[in-house]
Amino acid sequence: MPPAAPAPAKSRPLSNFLCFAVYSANLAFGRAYKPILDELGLTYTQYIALVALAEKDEQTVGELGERLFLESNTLTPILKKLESLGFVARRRDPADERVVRISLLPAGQTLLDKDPGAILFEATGMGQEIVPMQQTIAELRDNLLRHSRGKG
Amino acid sequence: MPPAAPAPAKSRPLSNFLCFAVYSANLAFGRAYKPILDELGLTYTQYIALVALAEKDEQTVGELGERLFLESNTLTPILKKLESLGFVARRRDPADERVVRISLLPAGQTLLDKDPGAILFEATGMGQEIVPMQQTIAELRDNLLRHSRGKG
DNA sequence: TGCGATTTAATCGCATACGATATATATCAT
DNA sequence: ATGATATATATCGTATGCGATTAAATCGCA
Repeated sequence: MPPAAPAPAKSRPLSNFLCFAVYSANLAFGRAYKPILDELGLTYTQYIALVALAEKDEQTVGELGERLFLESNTLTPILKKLESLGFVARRRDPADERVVRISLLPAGQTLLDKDPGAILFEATGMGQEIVPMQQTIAELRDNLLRHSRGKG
Repeated sequence: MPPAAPAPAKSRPLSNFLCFAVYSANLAFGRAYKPILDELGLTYTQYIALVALAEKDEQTVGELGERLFLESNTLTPILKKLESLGFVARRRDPADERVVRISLLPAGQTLLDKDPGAILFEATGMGQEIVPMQQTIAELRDNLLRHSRGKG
């Protein structure tokens, strides 16, 4: 038998990339939320920002960014949109005019009280595993960010 | 003691949203890959597309989209960019001129053979848990997409 | 055979992410 | 007090995602 041409070394498949699992799961969540949020006139990121705003009143853009792992370049347009929709109020802090503080308006709190994402619990198919899964993925995130900070 | 004003019902915190864990972990992966991919002149999505292209030769845009959970509106500009960088070739299928087939060029295979993402294994801090984690997150993704397909 | 329906990519518009920069305000050192 | 420095937010340009539409090619079926 003639020597076979060297098979092109198969590189690592997508299924072995944790980053791709996370990437594609994120796309999947966005699509699952889409019909729910369309009803409410919100995008996925806008909704997540509202959830973060409910955790503490009168957060600054910077504080909100720490919660969401985003910066003002991304948040400012989103917060302006949420303001125009009547879900939040933005105002300069009189004690430090550099700072903008965001407050959740009643319409925003009302929307969150309905917990529109809850109906996706079943769609995850994860049952009670959902809690440890959140924790493990959050840990992964924190590990990666710590690594990046180290070299940043 | 006068009756306390009803405490505003705390809505579900960000830490209990699996979607936020996934969302933020995805951002974290992008940031961890950034310095590595900057060296190679690639973006995160371009890199993932290359990995997917290595799995099968001469894939169509549609096939690649099924692997990546993306469509031609997102892929076409990315593939054109990878072509301009010399990592892939794009050509119409002579047997069906609607179809565009993508082939990985030697420069692309060489890049993948170096597995530039491998040095992030340690940064995940997940040790051998990384394999079951990939599987669980992929399962989550598939469950969510099945749900969305059901109502799409 | 021919023509409407289907399929595949590509294009367009909008909303994120994010690096780089700009702007306004506050702080600090003298 | 004042100028240099630092900080907080906003703006700008580029690269995704994605719904909607378009353009080209193929298919199906009378």
